[in-house]
Parts: sequence; C-alpha cells; structure tokens
Amino acid sequence: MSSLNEPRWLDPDEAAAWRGFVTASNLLNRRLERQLKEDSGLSHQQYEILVHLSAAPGDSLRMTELADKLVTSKSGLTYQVTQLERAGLVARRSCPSDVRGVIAELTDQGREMLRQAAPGHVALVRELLIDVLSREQLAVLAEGLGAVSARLRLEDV
Amino acid sequence: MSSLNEPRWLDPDEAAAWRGFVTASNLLNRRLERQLKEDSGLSHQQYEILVHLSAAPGDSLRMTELADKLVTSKSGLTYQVTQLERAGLVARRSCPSDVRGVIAELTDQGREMLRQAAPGHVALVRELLIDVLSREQLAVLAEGLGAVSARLRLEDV
DNA sequence: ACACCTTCGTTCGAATTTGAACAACAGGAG
DNA sequence: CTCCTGTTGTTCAAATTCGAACGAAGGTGT
Repeated sequence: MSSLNEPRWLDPDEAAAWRGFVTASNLLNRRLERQLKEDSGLSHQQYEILVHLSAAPGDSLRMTELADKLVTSKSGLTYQVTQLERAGLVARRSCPSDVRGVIAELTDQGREMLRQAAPGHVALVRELLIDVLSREQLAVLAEGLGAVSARLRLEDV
Repeated sequence: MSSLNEPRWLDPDEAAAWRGFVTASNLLNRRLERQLKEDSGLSHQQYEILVHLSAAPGDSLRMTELADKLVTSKSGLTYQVTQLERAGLVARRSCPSDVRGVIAELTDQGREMLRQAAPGHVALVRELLIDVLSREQLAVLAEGLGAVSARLRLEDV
C-alpha cells in the first residue's frame, strides 16, 4: 500500500540520465554563451534567432512562429528582436495577410554576421558534443529527445 | 582544398541530435519551471539548491561547491541563497576551517519544503522524459551526456 | 616574517527574462 | 452584418542572471 501515496522515485540509472541531461545542458549553454559573446558579440539566443530566420523561406518568420521555434516567451522575443534590429541584423516588416502580424526578416548584415559567427559555433558544438559521442549515441539522442520534444509540444496546445 | 577553411558542418543526423537536445532542454525547463512555481512557489534553480543540499553530508555545502554542482555563477548563487534564506528554507553558517567560507545549510523548513515539492516534480520528470524513453535509450543518454559533462568540466579548470 | 598569487563570497550595474495586462485585429457562428 | 472568442505583438514592473571589481583571507616559496 506504500505505492498508493509514495511516488515512483528515480532509480540510479534514471537519476543518472536526468542529472546528466541537466548538467550537460547547463555546462554547454554556459560554454557556448561565452564563445559566441567573445567571438561575435552575440548571445546564444540572438544567434539562434539568426539561424532560424536564415533557415526559413524568405529569411523571414512571423514573431509567434519564431517564438515557438526558439521555445521562448513572446515578450522575450520582442526584446531580442529589438536588440537585433538596433544592431542592423534583423528588420521588422508588417505582414501582408494579417494587419496584426509582424515579420522579422534577416538583413544582409545579419546574413553576413551569421556567416562569420557560424563556423566557430559549429566547431565548438562539434568539439563538446557531437565528436564526444558515437554515431549510435547520436542517433539514440536524436530519436529519444525528438520524442520528448514532440510529447511536450502536444502537452499544452 | 575546401576543407582547409570550410568548417565541418553538421550532417542531418548530427543536426537532428543537436536541435533535439536544445529544443528538449528548453521545453523541459519551461514546463518544469511552471510546475514548480505553481505547486510550491519555487523556481527550478531554487529547487535544485535544496536537492543538492539535502544530498550532501550534513545537509550543507560551501557556496563555491554548491555553485559548481548547480553549474551557475557565484553571484547568481549568492542571490538565490539570499532568497531562500529569507524564505527560511536555507541558513548561512560560517565555515570553521576557513574564515572566508560560507556554508549554506538546509533548515528543517527547507527539508519539509523539499519533501512536499519533490513528488510532483519527480512525477513530471518521469512523465516528460524518463517514461518516454526506453531503458536502453536512458542508458545511452546517461553515459553519453556523462561523458559530455566530464569533457566540459575538464575544459576550463 | 615577507611578498605574491590564488581563492572566497559579496556587491554593483547592466542586460535579460518572464507573465500579466492590454489594445487591436482575425475568424467563425448565428 | 454582429457578437464572441481566440490570436497577435507590445508594454510594463518585477525577478533573475551575469561578469567585473572588490576586500579579505588562504597558501606557498623564500
């Protein structure tokens, strides 16, 4: 009857996976943040905005769409896009099909900045994560965390 | 000769692993943050402080040690410990062996708060991550991300 | 004992993040 | 057309985060 009120705690393997995930995530973020800031003056978040825009058709996305891809708050995105706009890396356009809509678009300068910042960033991601893992580990990671993400996306429609 | 200056970009599998990691990490953090705040009024960071303290001998740790385990900045920890101290969940003691040292210690109230907050948190971690993955996936994740963390710990001694 | 370099935790200012509130608009049911 | 509900992006205050600078103390070599 202990199982009725007692939660199912994590066994050692499960705890190791969870702690490994949290720790690796924090360490990676800190390291990447530092590298990007030193090399290009960009925060990781700002860099990701440029990446997502450059991957989108027309190098542009609506604010809400972009916020979803980045997994950040709408207000947080408003702030960062304003920063990037001041830096000349991103421009705001109004959406033709929706008067409320705002489209963030990569500028030439933004594309250039990305071209300059990407190599160092990718190299570090490779050094700290990709190249540390085997092909099989990478596949499991991609598939597993893909499922986790999918689950979370559905959760709070 | 293209490989001399051109970085090794991520192939589709590698990119999927990296994006899956970043996305899952962000989504999980957001979700856990919300749950903890609503259920117990704690931030994820504050919760983690209580966890690490309760796992330490004497329910206490020195500030620097704790900051390392949490993977956060010293100043950030100072702030959060102050918050937890105001809430009566943590107390500051001076270190016997080092006049400069400050020891953060879990109070009875802090232990009780953790006892109350842990079940809901663990249940959600289980629902969103642990139970979504197979035993094998968890093992790979633990081992792989453990290696990644170890690598990062050594990097900037 | 002395200088020298490192470590400890805090303080400070600046930057960032968040959720709630908001006004304006979209889209459908009637 | 006319409500009515949901969406969109921004603003706002409050909370949090970080790195640099700091005073104070540890530890080492001479």
